[in-house]
Amino acid sequence: MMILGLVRWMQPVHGYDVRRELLSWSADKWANVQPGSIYHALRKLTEEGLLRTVATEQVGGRPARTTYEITEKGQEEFESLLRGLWWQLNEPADPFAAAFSFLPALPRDEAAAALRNRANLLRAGMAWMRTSLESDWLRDTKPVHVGWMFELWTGRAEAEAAWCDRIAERIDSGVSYLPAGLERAEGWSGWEQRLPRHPSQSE
Amino acid sequence: MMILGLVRWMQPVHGYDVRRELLSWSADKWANVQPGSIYHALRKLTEEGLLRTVATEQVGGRPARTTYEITEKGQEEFESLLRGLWWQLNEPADPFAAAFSFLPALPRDEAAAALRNRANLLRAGMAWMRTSLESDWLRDTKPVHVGWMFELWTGRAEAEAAWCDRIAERIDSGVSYLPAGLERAEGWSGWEQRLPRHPSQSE
DNA sequence: CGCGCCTTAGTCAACTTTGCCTAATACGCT
DNA sequence: AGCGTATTAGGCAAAGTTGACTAAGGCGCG
Repeated sequence: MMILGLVRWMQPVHGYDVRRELLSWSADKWANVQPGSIYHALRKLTEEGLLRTVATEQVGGRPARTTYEITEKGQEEFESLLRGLWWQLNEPADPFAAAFSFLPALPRDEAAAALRNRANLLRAGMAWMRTSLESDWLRDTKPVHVGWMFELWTGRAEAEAAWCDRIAERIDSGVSYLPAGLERAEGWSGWEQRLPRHPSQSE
Repeated sequence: MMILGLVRWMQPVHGYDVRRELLSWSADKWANVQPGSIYHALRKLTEEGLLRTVATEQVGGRPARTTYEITEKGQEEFESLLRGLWWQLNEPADPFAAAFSFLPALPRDEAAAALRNRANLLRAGMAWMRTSLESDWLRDTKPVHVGWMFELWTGRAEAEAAWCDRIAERIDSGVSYLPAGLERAEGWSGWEQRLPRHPSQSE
């Protein structure tokens, strides 16, 4: 619920403003806030007493827009929420990790190829971020910590790309997936069942 | 919906088995699957024709347990889902990134301290993973790619910890958060409003 | 002027997710 | 044997999330 934080520094705002700001940050990507959830969140926060409605003006025959601002209680809640996120470590759920745990379900050559492809995608993303870091637009209109966030993302991506290449190498080398103790022991028989190579995945 | 994948390699299974397996991987942490959603997912997948119920036995006076297995269609769906996750890049939403974008709302010294604390937490997590990598339990009972996943996580954590220290340094150095173009120009006036330092955050 | 398209605000129903609950049986302990 | 706790299996209502939809006004343009 970082909607609260946005209202805090844009107040007084109405829902549509928040939505535009979020989309301009493309925050639907890296935060988990889709435009549809904004209004629900605003109403929810209001009835919890963290926000308060300031006015409800009607401009033309358009839908009436209600303007919100933060309450004292909302301030406190925001502080504690923000501090929680800064001081505690809560790693996000990574869908690729879930997929990777099914590694034995893919043919070895496809897995290696996909990992190398992933490394390329990551490096492409890094290159894109580096060029925007040098663009005037970002330097002149965005606070510097936006660039710092890009640095974090490129750093992580670099580490991950290196890992992809390393793992792809290992898979190509033909090492067994089985635990070290039991090279061909019992219990893992039907496990390495794999899918047929998919023909159209050449890219 | 990686429930499907689990059913695929554990079949035939009933819901509770899936749940235990997920919890034993502590997959509620790094995948987005809480125990409560399993049964709903199983029913949903069944009515989509991706799973089929095999039997519904009753052991004692306990709730009847229904056993599922995957259908042909489910196989195909799983393949395409899995391939999508392997070949495409979809970075997960990171709650810390959201919090970091509110950097100017924290006093400088607290922000720097929190970042250094975060670096420590990350390094502690890395140390823990490294010791489990060397433990016999993991080496002897888990497939090797579980260890590979740990390597990915430690790699990312290392990159992030280094970033935290670097940024903490910059914040301490007192650089301005404002865009490079307009050191004290218009429009950013009330922006750097900050919270009071929280006393109990000494740790 | 007429017409199509975009922007503005916000609603809505469908779909998911979630934590908590039930209820019976097994198990360990004194 | 008696009793408290853990395990087994799954249900459920509340809460959250989502993308698609509405509907009016403005704007460009031939």
